Amino acid sequence: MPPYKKNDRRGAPAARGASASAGSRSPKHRGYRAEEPAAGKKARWTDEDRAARGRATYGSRDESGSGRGRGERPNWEPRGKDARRTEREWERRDRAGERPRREYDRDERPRRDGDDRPRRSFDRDERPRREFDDRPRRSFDRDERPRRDADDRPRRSFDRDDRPRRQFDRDDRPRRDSDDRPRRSFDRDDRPRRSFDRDERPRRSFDQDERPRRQFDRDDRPRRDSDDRPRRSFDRDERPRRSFDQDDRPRRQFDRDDRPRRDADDRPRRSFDRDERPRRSFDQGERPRRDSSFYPSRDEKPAFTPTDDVVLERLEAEAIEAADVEGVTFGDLGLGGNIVRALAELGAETPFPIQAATAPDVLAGKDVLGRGRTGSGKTIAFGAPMVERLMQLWAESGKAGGKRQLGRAPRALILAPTRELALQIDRTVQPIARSVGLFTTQIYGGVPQGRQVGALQRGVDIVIGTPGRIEDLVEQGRLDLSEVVITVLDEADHMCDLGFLEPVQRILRHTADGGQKLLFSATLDKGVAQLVDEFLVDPAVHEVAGEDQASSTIDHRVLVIEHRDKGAIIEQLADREGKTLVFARTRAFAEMLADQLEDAGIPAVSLHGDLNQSRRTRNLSQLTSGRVNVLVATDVAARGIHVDDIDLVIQADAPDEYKTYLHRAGRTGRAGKQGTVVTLIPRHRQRRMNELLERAEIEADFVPTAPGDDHLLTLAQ
DNA sequence: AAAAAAC
Repeated sequence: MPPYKKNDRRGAPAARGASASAGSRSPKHRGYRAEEPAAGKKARWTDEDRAARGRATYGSRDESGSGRGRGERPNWEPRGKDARRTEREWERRDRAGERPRREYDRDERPRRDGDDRPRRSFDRDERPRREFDDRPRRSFDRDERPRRDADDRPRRSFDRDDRPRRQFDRDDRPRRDSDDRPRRSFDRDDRPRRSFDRDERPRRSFDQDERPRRQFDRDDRPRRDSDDRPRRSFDRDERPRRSFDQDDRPRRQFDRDDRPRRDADDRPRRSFDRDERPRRSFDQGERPRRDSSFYPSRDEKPAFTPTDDVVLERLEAEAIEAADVEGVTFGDLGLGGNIVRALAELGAETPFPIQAATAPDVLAGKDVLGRGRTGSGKTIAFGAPMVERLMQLWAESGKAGGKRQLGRAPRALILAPTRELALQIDRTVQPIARSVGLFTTQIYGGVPQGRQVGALQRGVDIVIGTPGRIEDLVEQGRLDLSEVVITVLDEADHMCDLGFLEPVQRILRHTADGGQKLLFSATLDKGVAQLVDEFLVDPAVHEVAGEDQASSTIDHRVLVIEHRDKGAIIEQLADREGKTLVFARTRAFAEMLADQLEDAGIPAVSLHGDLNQSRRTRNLSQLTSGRVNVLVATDVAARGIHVDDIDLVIQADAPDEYKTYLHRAGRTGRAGKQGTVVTLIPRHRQRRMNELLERAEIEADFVPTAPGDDHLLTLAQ
């Protein structure tokens, strides 16, 4: 454990002003040596020092209050292979019961030797049970890791993975999903690839354009939209589709017969209310109980006007079709020359359907709900028109444009569920904003806030970030959202999940009254009703016709296995040339799997919330750059993350929700390329898996599998 | 139950 020696280089406690015991001198006087007694030799760390430093270093969530602020990573952190190796070593110990707290990046963890950290009594040394130490990693056998959890360590989470069965219990509860999850969601990635490769430049991302058409090809899907919907309308002028606001322009065009109700009837699927979704019909058949928890309105919201309810229940979108966009340019949509050029540099020469559909309404200042499957260009769909709209508002206000006024408050905000996604969005939006002289900045946690605050003080126009840090800075008085007139919620349905909804609501309440709201997601559904009710006015709802699984380039396979074979099977599947993304349900299991793969000679890195931000970023970039071909992640990587050429997604643990399945699967099969999704399940989970697939409208073969089976080799190819 | 998201 290299960290030990290196820690010694970090300076004496007193010198760092971290010691409370010294109390003899000002922390500011670094060189001041009042008490010579201890000066003879290098000052030693006291438990308090270490504890304080540990907290500061990790920025762990548990020890709030102290050590906040610095949190910069030590520069002695191992790199590359060594880092991975070191990481695994520490991880092994952690599993043996010694780990201080969950931060996986052991690099920063001050050694956890028992000495330093008094608290975790478990110091492995004493721990009897550590027996595991010997076989920590084989993790697969959940059996072994018994009691240690018991102790205090919450994280030992590992267990859960292994002990699948327990979960089981809940599995049976299929119903809930039904309700919540509406549509087939194609979603997941809305954002074109551009993203993740931070390294490379954002722009190209747009390459999506190149694969835009595919999506469109949905022509095949005759069903819904086409018929009922006026789609062709492309002339936004008349645009029938946005219709959503029935109030305003409902009747017109649509009037045709179908419109009001038709949604429900004709185009079942896209409807946001899953309840009505026809296809899954099976499900509901069986479970009539659909909770309808998502129907805020009718039941528990008296304040709601019937009209609003109608909107939410339908959440029926106007589906635009590929043919509607033919010949349409970004300029036709109302975007200015600079922005059009910036888009071209990003690789977006012509608008994708979702972009063409939402841009006019965004520019018109309307609230918009947009649904488009992975890679359909959602980021540009809200990013480009948002920038154009900001310029227009600025011009209308009569203020001088183009000048960066020191300390001016941001006028636009984009919220994302994960830091990686926020970074990815910024890579696309920043060049567009800069093309017209606007500035963006990222505001997310896990990194020192200094730079972020500095950027805000210099003045930015668009803030892109995650809820936690944004709310934190608002409370600190360092971020003023009162002038935010355009707010975007990416992965909006997810932002309405428990844990996210309230912070998001509080943040939205800080923005300007009456500000424009744009909600996007591949799986946008009624789950957003609460936000729609409180913050949106007569939203226009858009989606792209033909985006169904049948038109997908992803092959789905379910392997029915013995739980004990899970590790071996994953090894065989991941032992391949192409990029492979493995999803695990918990952070611990993800870490364990990466460890196991590495031990098996298959270079692998992990991505989950127990890693510090720099490691998260580094591990993801290792997959992006191709330095490693296997990434084992939790659902932190399920939505939005774009990595080119992932051709195999392995779900080590089946997801509970069909939406999660769709988002995870959407990491592959991008840009029209072929992709394969393999889900491992124990026999008793077949029925539940079937229901989930039905909801997702995915067809997949169930194949009994044991380690060494030929089809594993085929899948790995 | 888990994961994500602030210090």
